[in-house]
Amino acid sequence: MSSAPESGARRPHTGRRRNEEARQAILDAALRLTAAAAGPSAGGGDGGAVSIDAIAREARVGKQTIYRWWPSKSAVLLDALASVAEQQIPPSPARGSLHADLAAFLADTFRAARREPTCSVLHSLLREAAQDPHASELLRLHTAARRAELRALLAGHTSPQAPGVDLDLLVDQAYGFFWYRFLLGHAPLDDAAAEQLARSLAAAATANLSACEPA
Amino acid sequence: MSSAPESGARRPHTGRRRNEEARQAILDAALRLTAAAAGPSAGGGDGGAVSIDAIAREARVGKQTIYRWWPSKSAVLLDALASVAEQQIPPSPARGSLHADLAAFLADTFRAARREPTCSVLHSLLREAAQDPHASELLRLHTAARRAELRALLAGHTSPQAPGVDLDLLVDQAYGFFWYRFLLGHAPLDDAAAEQLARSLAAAATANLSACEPA
Amino acid sequence: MSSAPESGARRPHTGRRRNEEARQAILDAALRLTAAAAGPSAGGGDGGAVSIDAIAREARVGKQTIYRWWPSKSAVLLDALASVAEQQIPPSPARGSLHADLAAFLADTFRAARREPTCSVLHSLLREAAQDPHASELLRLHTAARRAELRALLAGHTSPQAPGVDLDLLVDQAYGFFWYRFLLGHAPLDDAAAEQLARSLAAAATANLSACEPA
Amino acid sequence: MSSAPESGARRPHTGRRRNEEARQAILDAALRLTAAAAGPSAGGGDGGAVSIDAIAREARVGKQTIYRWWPSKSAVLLDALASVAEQQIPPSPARGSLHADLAAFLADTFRAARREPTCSVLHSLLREAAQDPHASELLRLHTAARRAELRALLAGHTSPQAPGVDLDLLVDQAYGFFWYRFLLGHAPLDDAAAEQLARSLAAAATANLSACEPA
DNA sequence: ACATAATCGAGACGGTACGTCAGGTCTTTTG
DNA sequence: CAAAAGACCTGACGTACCGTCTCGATTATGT
Repeated sequence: MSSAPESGARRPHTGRRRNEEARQAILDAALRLTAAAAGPSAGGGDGGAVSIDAIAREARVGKQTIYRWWPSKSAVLLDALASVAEQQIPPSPARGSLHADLAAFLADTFRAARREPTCSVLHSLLREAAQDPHASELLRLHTAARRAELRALLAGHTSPQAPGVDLDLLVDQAYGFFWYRFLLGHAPLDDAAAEQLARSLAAAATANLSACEPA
Repeated sequence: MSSAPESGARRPHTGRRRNEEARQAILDAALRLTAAAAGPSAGGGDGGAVSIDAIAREARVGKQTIYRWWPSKSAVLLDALASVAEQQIPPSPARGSLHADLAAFLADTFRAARREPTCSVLHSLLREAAQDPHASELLRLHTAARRAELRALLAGHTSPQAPGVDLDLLVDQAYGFFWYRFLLGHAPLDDAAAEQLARSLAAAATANLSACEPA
Repeated sequence: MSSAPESGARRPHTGRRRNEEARQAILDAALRLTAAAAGPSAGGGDGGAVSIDAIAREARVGKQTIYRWWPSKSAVLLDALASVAEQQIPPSPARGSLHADLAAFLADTFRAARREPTCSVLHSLLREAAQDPHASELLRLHTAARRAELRALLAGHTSPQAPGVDLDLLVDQAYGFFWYRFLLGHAPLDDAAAEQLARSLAAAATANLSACEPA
Repeated sequence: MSSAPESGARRPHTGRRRNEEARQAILDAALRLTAAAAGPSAGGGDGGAVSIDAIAREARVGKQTIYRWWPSKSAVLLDALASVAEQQIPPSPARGSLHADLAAFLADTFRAARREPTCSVLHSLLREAAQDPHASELLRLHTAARRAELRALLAGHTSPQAPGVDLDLLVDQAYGFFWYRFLLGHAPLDDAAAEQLARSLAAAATANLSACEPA
């Protein structure tokens, strides 16, 4: 219809553009429904999984508009989580003893997981991840950044290439502990737990590179 | 119609008894289908959740016969898992250093989770647990025994009521690590990992009761 | 083995005898449930078919006790109906004009069908008959007696072997009319209807043997 | 989100239209299954009621597609019957003596009921009507047209407002007779029966308005 | 008295069908 | 074109009955 604005580029775009309102409405609806489903009962969620139909209805949007932009339900939830998470990037300044930095980092993480709607969305996401390996992959990618952050924190405090130290092991201990308690809810994820876990991990890290290697 | 039996005495049992063959057939079918669904793709599973219909079909059993005896799909899977697990009770004699005992225990646990059909059923179970809080509760109950075992092992090696030691924290670190890697599959759960984790936990346990308590 | 008491007859009887209480309880329960299901809404019934399970439960009786004595649900209902009907045998003395006798017979029949629990059971029975050809056969047998009665009444009033008269046709007109209105309920089955039908049939019967046969 | 279209104006229609092929496939499948179930045994039907599941399977259609458009199984059958019936509208020209017109009308009706698949569908429909009052209502509506036709035929031949004539009674006699024999199958519904019934009804109609009113 | 035999209430069994719900795809109309 | 609406097929869900098959307990008869 008009002169191509760029050189050899493809026809830049024809037809109606993506409706940003719709995108936001979908993510909002996903958050709202997830929160409504998981929220009321404090730590558990009632298992009433959020359905695509419900999201479409709630967002006043056609189902196809969802499937056009996201490959699966999990992707929508993950996106919704991301849109929430990016508002609360913990600074993690990291300056102090290993134990102190660790405690700060963990307390931050735990605190975020206690806030709504993060908590609900996290639960829903886990639900999806358990079902759908694709969702699991997405979740893995999404948490990779935080894992790397923790790993860097640990690396900055341990002597470089200490023989017996396996940073990934420590990271998995930390995040494993977190997810385990988060999922089961049998014990709190409060600041005291963060402090204790930090102390334990710090002990392991220091012990590993010095004494506890008898053989 | 007849002489009233007795005051509060319950009728001992009337009617046809439970068919043990059907019970086994159902559990077997559950295992078989779970393994078939999750097995082919090595560590992931294809998400094709096992349905009650499929179990009934595979076991040549009426659906009602399943619903009569188990309240949910998760309960069936859990039972199936138990029926597998009880054949491979690790002795865990526990005689040696904390580090050695811990390593043995963890290696046992990791090994069991690598075997089929345990691995598949565990994945399916986790899937269910993430969806259904009731399933989650069942799973919690079922794993409580193993947790208690590990806790006892730790308790036997640490000085009684050491001030800074929180056994539950250590247990959650161990099992958190285990489930985290099991679920995500981003790193192996082999004997080396068990050894490393044991060393780390042992260090944390010993450190806790002596040095790392400055304040 | 022993002296045969009768000629070729089987061993007379050994073992526990049939429990008359149970039999009555079953028939009563059938009536009660049928009435409860069909009764509340005046002429229709709500379609909640009576189940064997329900009858057994209501009668405090094992299902097998029903199946031991009746081949099908319809047979039970038919028996229940019979047990009700035999208390209200209309004498049908038959002495008067064809029209008068017919009107009395039809009024009797209609009246019985209006009474509970006969009405409800009749509806349930019809339901069964429509579904199950076996039930249909049973119902046919059961109504044969009444049909024969009506046929005899007609035969007693028409000249023997009148050329153009088909008694079966008249009987089917009468009972067809009855069942049609009973089933559809679009028009009443009251005494006036009986009177009118009697007049119509009488006219047809008399006309047939005299005038209306032109060709 | 957008300009409200209009006050009370209905949105004309958006979204995918009803698939006419599916509709036909469902009706055809219903006819085919009904015929297969009721046909082989000549006049009875074997009672193997047609199930919604079977129709959906046979029509290669989701069950929901049936439930979306019809409220009940009976409605489907009724629709199927209607689609068959409308191909064979008997003209019923009606010119001649009462007896002749009546005989023609009845013979037409009887003949239609002997043809497949009408016969089978009619049986199935009756089955449903006996069970489900809703189906009964549908059937009543559906047969109302034919009843009205017969009534008009009768009205055209009797003196207007003859004192003793009740047209509805005659109509019910005719259709009662028809359904009674159709359902029970104890006697034929052939042309001879139509002729005899016509003669009988004609006699009743004429007798009613002149002589047979003694009192 | 004791074996034999048939009944009883109870209830588990393999099945079929029900009516609903969700998933993911396809098809129209409107902007 | 995209978006909203919504029909489509698939398949699992949990429930209701069906008619059959055990169970232990209870009666009656025949020896």
